[in-house]
Amino acid sequence: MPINQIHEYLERLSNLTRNEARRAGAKYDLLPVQIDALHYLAICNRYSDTLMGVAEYLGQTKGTISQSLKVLENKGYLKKFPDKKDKRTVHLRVSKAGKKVLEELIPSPILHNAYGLLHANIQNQLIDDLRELLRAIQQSNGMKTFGVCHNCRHNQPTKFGALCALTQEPLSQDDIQLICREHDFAA
Amino acid sequence: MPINQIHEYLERLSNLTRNEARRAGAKYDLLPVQIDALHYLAICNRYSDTLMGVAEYLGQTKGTISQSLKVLENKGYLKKFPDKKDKRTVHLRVSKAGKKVLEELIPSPILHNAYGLLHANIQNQLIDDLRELLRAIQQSNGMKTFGVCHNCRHNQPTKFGALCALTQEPLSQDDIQLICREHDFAA
DNA sequence: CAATCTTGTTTCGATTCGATACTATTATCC
DNA sequence: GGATAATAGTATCGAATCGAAACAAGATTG
Repeated sequence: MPINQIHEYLERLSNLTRNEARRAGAKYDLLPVQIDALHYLAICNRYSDTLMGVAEYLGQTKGTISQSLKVLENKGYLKKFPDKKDKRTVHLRVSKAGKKVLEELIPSPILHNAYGLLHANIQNQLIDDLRELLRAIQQSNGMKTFGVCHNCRHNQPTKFGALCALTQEPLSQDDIQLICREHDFAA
Repeated sequence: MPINQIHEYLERLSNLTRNEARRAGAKYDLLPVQIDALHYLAICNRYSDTLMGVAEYLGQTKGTISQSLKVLENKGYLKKFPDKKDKRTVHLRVSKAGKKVLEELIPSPILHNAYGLLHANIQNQLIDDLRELLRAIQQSNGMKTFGVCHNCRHNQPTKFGALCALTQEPLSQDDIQLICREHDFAA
């Protein structure tokens, strides 16, 4: 059964990368979840850089994430900025020190070593296949997609550039490369 | 950078499947690690169905695994059988109840739902690409491969069937479909 | 047969994670 | 406009993992 094979491969890849993340993160006293949270904050847009955004992305409760973020803040890897309109929400920005750590941890060394060994056609296929698999999993299970503006149904092209129909705000070239918790694929 | 994209996709897939495993396993009071251990024991051969085999495969210490196995045994999902030659080692066999649980958990529902949505060519590519990626990661980092006899350098074809050069024992058709901790790719 | 290695168990401490209760702010609805 | 509900985030508690280290017992090596 090919689907069982896929399950096994994913399971094993998941274990290997998780163990590697644990090992590599130990150098900075960081746990896998904390690295994941920091990484997410580095690639998400300004609508998604909050505690709840992290919690949704990682599939964990806000209580758990609250603690992880506290650790990251104490280490100086991220800073908190209160939202100007909503006094409840706090935006999280990765600091320079945080970015430096991420650069060392991502992509993970074991993946980096492996990638060069793959045939060029496998390299190209792999990225497409993973993207499609991820999309299918999210779509078929009603999960949030956390995609970029490029293929989002809220993205409205205008004469003056891209516009997010949800927030009615213009989207810069930088913006549309970041992932968003409000992302939804176009029909 | 494509390699960063791959890292992100893998990271996200890993989180999704892990969360799903936690959720699904809760029905049987099983944790992700325990499910992984049980699954491994269901697909490994007679040289690999020991505590140390599980620990190596999952990349955890024997102390941790010892506790997980105790839980699985108490729940009746696996049984222990002392080795006939080496009195230190204990073989672990998944019970009928254990197999039933695995059937329900593997492949995971979210993967099952997603698989049908993929185009046929993606389905085929995906399995090849994941296998190649896994192999590359293991090879480039000096990890154990946990493969099947089919492509193992210890596998010696003879007039009477396959033979494992390491153990000097014949390998049945069932044997060579199971993964082995002594597996090493042929040159 | 002594020293060393390996398998597996146990115990301890640190840490995570989920659940719950709580505060503060915003949104909704008569 | 005022009560009610919903949301963002914090704090606390308990259960359970995980790694490290110490230990017992059997195997291996010289």
